[in-house]
Amino acid sequence: MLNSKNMENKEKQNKEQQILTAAEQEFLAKGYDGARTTSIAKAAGVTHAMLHYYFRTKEQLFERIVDSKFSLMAQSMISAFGNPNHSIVERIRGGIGLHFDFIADNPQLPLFVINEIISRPERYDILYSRMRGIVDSVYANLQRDIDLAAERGEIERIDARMLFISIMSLNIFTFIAYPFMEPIMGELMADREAFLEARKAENIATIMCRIKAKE
Amino acid sequence: MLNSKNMENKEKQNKEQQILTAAEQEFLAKGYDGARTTSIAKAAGVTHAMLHYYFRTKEQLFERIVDSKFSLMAQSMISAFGNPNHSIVERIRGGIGLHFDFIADNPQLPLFVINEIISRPERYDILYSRMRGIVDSVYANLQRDIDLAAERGEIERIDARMLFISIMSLNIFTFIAYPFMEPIMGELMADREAFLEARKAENIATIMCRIKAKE
DNA sequence: CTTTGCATTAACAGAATTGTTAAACAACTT
DNA sequence: AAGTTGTTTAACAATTCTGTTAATGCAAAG
Repeated sequence: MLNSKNMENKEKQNKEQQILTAAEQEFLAKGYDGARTTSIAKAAGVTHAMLHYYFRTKEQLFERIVDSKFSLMAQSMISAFGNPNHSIVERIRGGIGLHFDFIADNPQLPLFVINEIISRPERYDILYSRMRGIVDSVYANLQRDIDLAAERGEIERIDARMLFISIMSLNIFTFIAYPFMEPIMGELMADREAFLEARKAENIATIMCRIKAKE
Repeated sequence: MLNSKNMENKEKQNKEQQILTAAEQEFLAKGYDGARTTSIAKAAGVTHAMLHYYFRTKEQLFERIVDSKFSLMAQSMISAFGNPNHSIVERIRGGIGLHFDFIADNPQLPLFVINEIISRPERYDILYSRMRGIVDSVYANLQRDIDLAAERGEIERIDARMLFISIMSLNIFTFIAYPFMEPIMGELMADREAFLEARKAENIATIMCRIKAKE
């Protein structure tokens, strides 16, 4: 009896999960307005009534996706602050690499999050207030390390928030603008893997230069 | 009679223009899928039948907007290559500034263009082939100047395309991610004008560092 | 003054899309 | 076997949105 209940739950989780997976694809690729519940259901291999049975409305299904994606995005941003136990230069270099790799694994994520925040800013007020505390403390910690290293003459003194924006810019734009840049970049972007490796190195080099760290 | 014909044309152009202006706002803010022809007509102060009378379909109206916006985007990108008559350092510094100011005047432009290209890549094949020639030659010209200056020891040798991507990243991301960054950046972004000035300076400093130019 | 041609409106039509419901079904319990 | 519970389906309902059409208005030209 436990067995059969489990089976049932697994089956249910399967369908629910299939819908969630299909919804994730559709919403990430087309956004809320462009997504169609019927094509999500079709991609998941269920009738569209099932989608409503499990998730009630398109809105609620979307919220499930959006919440998980926003968490992922926050997580990736935290990773960009690097490991506080390393030296400041290694910390920043490592942070850039971690963040770049994270975005490379989730290339649709930033644009999705940005578009959603722009079209419905209200929803994120709560999320922001939660996130802000974390970011503020990690940032203050980074700023302190930067100031200390600057006093020792190891690096240039710089505003940690500005540095953070620069890192986000360099790492994220590469993926947001990929389809935009690719046709006008010739062979440089022909081999995606090779280009991404070169681009990551370039971003690290650029930020290392900016803080006047020796390579 | 000429007078009255002119009046008529002006009147007509007024309505057409009002629709175009309203459509531009709506499409830039919400994208093709999110935009509603009825709300464009309402914002323009005409019945929605008039919108169809002048532009036939939503698609055709959208194409008018998209074409003009894509031209603007191309123009802004060309401006980032700077003035070839200046020294290489001044050329790049000036190019970044021009491009930044251009985007600051059209902050919704990049995201609109990127979203549109992602959701309908086909349409841009022709536009790309036209643009690619121009970009290629301007890029080759820049690369030559960089190589010459590098041989003279004035700057670091660097791939002009990589440099271009970095400039685009730093300048464009600031505006794409503005609503995303603003809540977690505290006072730094409180005064928009002041922040944009500081950000422009930061982007220039970052690129100048990268090419090892003395400030 | 009537005709001609474009502009304008209101009402309508069609399609797509989201959401609901009632009935059938399947598995398990008693 | 009858009942219970949650799942699934097919058909339907309602709305929203795009696009059309037929009638009306209106100014200029003959």
